[in-house]
Amino acid sequence: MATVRARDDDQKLARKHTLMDAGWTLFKENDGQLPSVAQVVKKAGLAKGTFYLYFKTKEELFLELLSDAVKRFFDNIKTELSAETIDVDAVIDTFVKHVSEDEALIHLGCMLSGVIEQNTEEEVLLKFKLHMVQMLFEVGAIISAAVETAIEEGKPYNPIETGVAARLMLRSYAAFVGIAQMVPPPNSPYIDIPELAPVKLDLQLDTKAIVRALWQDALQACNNPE
Amino acid sequence: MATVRARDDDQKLARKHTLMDAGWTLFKENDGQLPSVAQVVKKAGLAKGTFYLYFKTKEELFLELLSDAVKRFFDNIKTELSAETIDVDAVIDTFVKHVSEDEALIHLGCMLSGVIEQNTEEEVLLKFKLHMVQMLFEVGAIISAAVETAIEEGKPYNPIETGVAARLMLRSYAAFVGIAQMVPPPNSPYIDIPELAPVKLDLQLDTKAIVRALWQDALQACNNPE
Amino acid sequence: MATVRARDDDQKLARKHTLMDAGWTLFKENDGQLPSVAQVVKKAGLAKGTFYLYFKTKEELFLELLSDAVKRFFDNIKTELSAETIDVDAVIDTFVKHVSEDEALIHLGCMLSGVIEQNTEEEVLLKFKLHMVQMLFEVGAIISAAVETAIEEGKPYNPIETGVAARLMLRSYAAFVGIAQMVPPPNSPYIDIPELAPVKLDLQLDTKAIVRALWQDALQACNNPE
Amino acid sequence: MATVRARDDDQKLARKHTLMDAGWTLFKENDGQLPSVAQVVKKAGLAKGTFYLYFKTKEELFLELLSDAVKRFFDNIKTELSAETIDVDAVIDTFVKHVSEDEALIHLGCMLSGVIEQNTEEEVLLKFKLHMVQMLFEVGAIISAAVETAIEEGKPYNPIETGVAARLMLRSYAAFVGIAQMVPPPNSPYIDIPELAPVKLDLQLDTKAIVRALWQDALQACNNPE
DNA sequence: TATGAATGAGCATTCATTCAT
DNA sequence: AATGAATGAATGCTCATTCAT
Repeated sequence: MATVRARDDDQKLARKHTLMDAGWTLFKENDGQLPSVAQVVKKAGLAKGTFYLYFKTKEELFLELLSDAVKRFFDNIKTELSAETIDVDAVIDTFVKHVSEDEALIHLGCMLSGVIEQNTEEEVLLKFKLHMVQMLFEVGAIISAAVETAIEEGKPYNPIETGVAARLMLRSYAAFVGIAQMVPPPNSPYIDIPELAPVKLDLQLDTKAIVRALWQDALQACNNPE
Repeated sequence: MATVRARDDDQKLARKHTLMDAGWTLFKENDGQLPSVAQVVKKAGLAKGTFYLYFKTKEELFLELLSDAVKRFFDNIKTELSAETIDVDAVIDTFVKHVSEDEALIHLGCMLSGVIEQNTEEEVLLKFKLHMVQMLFEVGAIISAAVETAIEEGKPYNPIETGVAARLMLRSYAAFVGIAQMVPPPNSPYIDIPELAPVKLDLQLDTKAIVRALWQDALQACNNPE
Repeated sequence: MATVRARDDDQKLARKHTLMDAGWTLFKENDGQLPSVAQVVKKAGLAKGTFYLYFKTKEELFLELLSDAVKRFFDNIKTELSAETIDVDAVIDTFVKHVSEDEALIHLGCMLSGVIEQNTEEEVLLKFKLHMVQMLFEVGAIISAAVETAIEEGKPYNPIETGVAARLMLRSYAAFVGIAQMVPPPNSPYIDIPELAPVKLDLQLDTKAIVRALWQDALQACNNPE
Repeated sequence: MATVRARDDDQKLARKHTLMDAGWTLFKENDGQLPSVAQVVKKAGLAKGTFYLYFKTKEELFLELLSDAVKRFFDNIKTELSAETIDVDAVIDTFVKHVSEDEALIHLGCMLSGVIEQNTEEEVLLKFKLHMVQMLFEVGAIISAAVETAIEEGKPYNPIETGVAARLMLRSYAAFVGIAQMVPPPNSPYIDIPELAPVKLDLQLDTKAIVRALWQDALQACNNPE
């Protein structure tokens, strides 16, 4: 059953992604439980030992998955915000727009403190966290500068510091994670119960509502910043 | 080692609570992982078999625990909101006030869709969900009425329907859950890393910020409701 | 495949011994390697989980096996030495007599520091060691007294203190362990090679030679004690 | 990362010794467990495959290590005994002198029958054993001749045949192995327990006691050889 | 010669659940 | 109602060895 060996770094990265893809697919199918290593390697068509050539523990794979997705998420936001003059709705729409693509990812984020952190080397985890801080500040800086420009152009905004913007970003993210968890999965048997309908959250709609309130509160001239 | 038998319903309920208390204590100690049945019964001073006299699965105990805590949470809010004329800050303060007591509970809530739902009878789960809807609407009705009164007294609020208030409540709860997950546990080794400090969330502070923005947005006359 | 449950302490002890017997048999067959838990429970006709009802780790079973055998060994010696007036040959013969029954056991003793200690709770291990010390001193005391008597009866011995006798006992045991390891196992393919014959040790003969030298050295009047 | 290739026999031997040194160092650190091939090659700075270019199995490396050390041990003894007129104490001191340098080696010796023999080709093993016999007889011959000389010089010794001397040597070695196994390793948590102190063996002291008794018994005129 | 990715059987241990007493 | 011994599938992980390059 011998697989072709991954010799150069590109091939090794590809192999790593084979495992990550398998893990990701199973995680989505499993609906919120980390699959076992046995499941992952079976799906990937590799041997158990091979898994541990690429990851020190099972949890490390999922941290890496989360890390990649978080990065992708912020990268998208950065790219889009850089391009245009700021506008509350621009921030909100950009933010929410990338939500639907990463829905399941959020469920991984929810396991970070619970399951993933329990079995990941501190060093790896710290790197992830520092990277996240950095991304938050980068986005924060972009927003801060864009708000400045908007004010000069006559928009009725409060100026906003980088750090405050970063924290606002994090709060938006947290709210989003909270919503995501309450959205019933597509295969839920409860999805069609009429009594449950009035409080069935919609990921896009409800995230948008919170995020808008949050940013208007911070940017609009008539409010006092916290 | 035979424990005295629980004969009437009161005694049976008491026994059930012995198990729930043990489970709850262990869950808080465990920091985010459901304890094993063996641990629970050991702490409760009962035998393994006894557990299954009172709960059909391990997860059912924790669902019941969650159910109780959610109920307690909303009851507290209801009691307090009924007592006074509404005021944005009253809602917010009441909401956040009960947050710190139930922090660990939130982590249970976070496992609902992931772990608990996977191994609980549909019927039991549905009952829980319907109960939650009902509580949300009760709180929503109270708020709706209180806002009406406030408007009559001259406060510059928008009127708010019961259903909208319920949904707002749910969004606040979701935001809170999201924040709670990102707050590092007290024994986290990352708690003192200076680079991480700027984005270390504070459960009370950051929840308050989101919740305030949310309710002001909804209540204040100068805003358009979503 | 449900086995009858062990309800009272006698039955539980019996079950424990079922596992120990299985482990012991396999250890002898394996020739010097601890069998796996899977092997043990298969031989015992029990389920894997049952093993851990009776032992905290695999190594604990083998420590207990060693402990029992060591106890049996010293008990035999004690019984026999108490009965008769001492005589160098009595000690030696008694010592060596119980050797052949416990040969394989010695191989267990050889793993004590290497394998067994690595995965046994300190407390359990300490208890074993203290017990061993106690047994050594008990035998030492008996020998010391018997030598006294022998001297009074006119035998040309040096008197010997309890502690010295205990240490002598331990040295004899150590020498025996050393010999036991060099004796080829009965199924060894080297057993019949003529070139190897001159140095093929014989457990009884060679142990006896060392032990006799040791005790004569200590007891005989013409020698100076170390 | 390709290491320079070993082309001639000297280089190949050097490479082999790189591996053996790494294995030896790790074995001493490991305290009684054979290190894994992965550990060995990492320490040696070579690749896994390279290991199997020089050894057919992992155990073969350790057999070779044992073989070398035993050879060194006997060589030292031979050299020293050849140089001087025999004297019981000379034998003993020489023997014990080389003990402390090779303590860890003994633990390897202890694994010979257990672990190493299980996974080594018969041929290799036989070669080792024959070599050992040869060394024993060489030392035996030297001792036999030296005793002869000593008797001529008037020392009150029994003459001793080569074969008997060889066997005596082997018994001494066995006793030494037995003692070595009972000496607690330097990092043992039991080393300081006062109740254990009276029977804490000392490698040099206790080996010496046994070995002295053994040789005096054989050499001294007043004893009957076995 | 040298490499190191791939293998997969093997291992100790856990744990929710059952059921005879 | 209460017990707790028994179960056995499942899990994360290790490691000696192979072999294509």
